[in-house]
Amino acid sequence: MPELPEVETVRRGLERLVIGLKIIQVDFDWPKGFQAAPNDIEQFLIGSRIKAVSRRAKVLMIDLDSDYSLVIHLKMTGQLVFVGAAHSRTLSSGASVDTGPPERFAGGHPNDSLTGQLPDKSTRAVFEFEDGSHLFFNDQRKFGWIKLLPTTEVMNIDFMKKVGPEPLGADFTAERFVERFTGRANATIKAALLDQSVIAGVGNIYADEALWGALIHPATRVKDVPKSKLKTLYDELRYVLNLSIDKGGSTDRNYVDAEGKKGSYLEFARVFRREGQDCPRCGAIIEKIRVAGRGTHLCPEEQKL
DNA sequence: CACTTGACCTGTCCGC
DNA sequence: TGCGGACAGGTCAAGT
Repeated sequence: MPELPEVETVRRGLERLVIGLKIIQVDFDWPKGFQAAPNDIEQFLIGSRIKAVSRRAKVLMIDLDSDYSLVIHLKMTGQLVFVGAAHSRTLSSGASVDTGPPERFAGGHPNDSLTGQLPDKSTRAVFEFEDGSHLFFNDQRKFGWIKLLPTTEVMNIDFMKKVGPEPLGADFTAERFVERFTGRANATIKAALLDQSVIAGVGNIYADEALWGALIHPATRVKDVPKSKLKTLYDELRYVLNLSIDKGGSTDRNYVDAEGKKGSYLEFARVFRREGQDCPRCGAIIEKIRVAGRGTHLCPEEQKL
């Protein structure tokens, strides 16, 4: 999925595009992907206006003036793409280009007749606004979800109760970062970084990139990483997350922002998806191995166990 | 509890 | 060109 920088990029786009818009209709066909009591949809979603868009870890929250919120997780292949009523209806990146709208969403959507447009066969939900614009929730693999909840309940869902601190938070110091690994001595450092209850928002791309920056082999046990190296890892992690936000995130295959645009971080990536290429620091050939059940990229000369 | 593995899905790519 | 298997950015539940 979208990791922290991608979700943050989507959040910023939505904040610019949908605040104040009034929802007049919602259409969805994947019950697991859209969880809401039927009465809540009629009472608290339809007719409400969007008040704010926030993010916690990799979860987006769209707050409504009905005091309900849409809580959204994009997981691996989710997209939230806004298509305005007045301007071009073409997705600028060409992402999600597909075979045209499925039957279930047929019925006069303004994009229906155009190619490379939404809805497409990955579309799981469509929100329609009063001004004729639309927000599409697309998710090829159907891992993602949207929940409609009272705003006061959002922080009570299981994920929110256990998720760790935001790595880019103003009060998140190197010391706090080091403390977060307490009790995880026997886990590999990569598994610990990916564990959302340790640190929020880190996924496979930025774990590999940060570990390369800190010269740590991803399979190193936490107890074998010196505190000084953990502090370096803290710096490297914040560096790659900030850089990626600056570049609009990473697009490997599916990810696009709220306007359908790809992110360019992978042009700047040092190891992720660069197996077989030269390490930009030492020239050794980047390897791809498996750690914590995930594809893992590293420099075999500089990141040793 | 800490830690690992399989499951959830669809699509694509790679080797035979 | 077809087919099986591995793999893909995330998280849970269930296992050891």
